[in-house]
Amino acid sequence: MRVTQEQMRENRRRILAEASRLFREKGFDAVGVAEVMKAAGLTHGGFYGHFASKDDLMAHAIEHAAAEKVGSAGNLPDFLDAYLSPAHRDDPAGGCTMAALAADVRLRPEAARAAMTAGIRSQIARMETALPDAFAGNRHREAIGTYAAMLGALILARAVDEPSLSDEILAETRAWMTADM
Amino acid sequence: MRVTQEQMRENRRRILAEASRLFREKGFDAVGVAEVMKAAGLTHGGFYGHFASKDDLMAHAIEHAAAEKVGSAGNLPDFLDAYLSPAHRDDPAGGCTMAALAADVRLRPEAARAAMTAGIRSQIARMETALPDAFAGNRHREAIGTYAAMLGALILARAVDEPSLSDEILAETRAWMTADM
DNA sequence: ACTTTAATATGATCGCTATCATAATAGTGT
DNA sequence: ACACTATTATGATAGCGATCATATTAAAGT
Repeated sequence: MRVTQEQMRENRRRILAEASRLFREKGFDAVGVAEVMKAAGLTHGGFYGHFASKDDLMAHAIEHAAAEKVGSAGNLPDFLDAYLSPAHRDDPAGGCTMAALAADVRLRPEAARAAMTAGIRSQIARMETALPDAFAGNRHREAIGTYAAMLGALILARAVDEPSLSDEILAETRAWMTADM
Repeated sequence: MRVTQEQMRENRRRILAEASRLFREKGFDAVGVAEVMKAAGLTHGGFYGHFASKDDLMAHAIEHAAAEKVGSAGNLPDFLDAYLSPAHRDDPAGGCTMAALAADVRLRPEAARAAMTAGIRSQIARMETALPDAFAGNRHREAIGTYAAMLGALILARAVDEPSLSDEILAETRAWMTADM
């Protein structure tokens, strides 16, 4: 059955939103096209009217996720607290796209990697502007280092099995970062 | 056909070595049991004489990889240089197991996560002992923060598509880490 | 209103992979 | 030597997922 052009755009938006959420939660491979479409309230066959392939969907889902996360920021210390919180660790589906998918995207085709690259670049830029004025000369370096440490700590905390060690990784990394700020 | 007990142990060792290498290179999902066995010079059917399942193999492969990487260390600056080098970035198959698989292991069953947790714990401990004496009071914190930053930078550098940005992430993170050491 | 066209639904196909049953073969112990 | 047993090889099965052909339905345009 046919739907309004507006409805179709809305459908596409929902496909992207659900795909982005599911990919972050379960990884690219564990989520099938059928599951994404079902989550969006559609059947699997219609998928190829919206996207050329699952690879194509990955790229657009990354782009979509990176684009919608522009709000937050605020000041840097609060951002770090939230990013390195147990709540964020326990919610990959609603959390940072890069932390959830950056390692995986290494194994994906060009388009997905390009979308991820753009997202990483803009995230670094956002961090640069959020840095306090104390980092006059080396904002760029500070932004990259800080970002790498945040992301690494979150990935480690999510990989680890023992809650106490996981909490420790988050808390110690957080404290380490302000030790010399 | 039957083989010597020693030959069998050797076969198992080769299965683990090849699995570890292939998993790091292509990720768990992209590597099938048949491919691992073929790489080890055996046929796919014999696999279940060595391991209970592919999940079982993952756990043992992680353990195997973490155990064999005990050598290196040396002093910390050299280790950081090597870890954050383009050569290491471009060789996931021969490189750090955690950087290659930590993000993926979040989605795997207990056994694999437990093996990864042990590996991470021992890596942190090794970093603690490698730290210069200057970090008397807070070796633990410094080790965790440093490790998170290393790992995060390597994952980002591998995710990114543009060589210049990738190189930059490695080099800037490396410089950032000694800025206050 | 009526035709055309575009979006979704249904169902099938194809290939891949983990797993396992069975056969074949050669160590191991007596 | 011989029986026994353990390891590997061969081949089959079952299920899953991406993709696509076709049908259906309703929006768009006249």
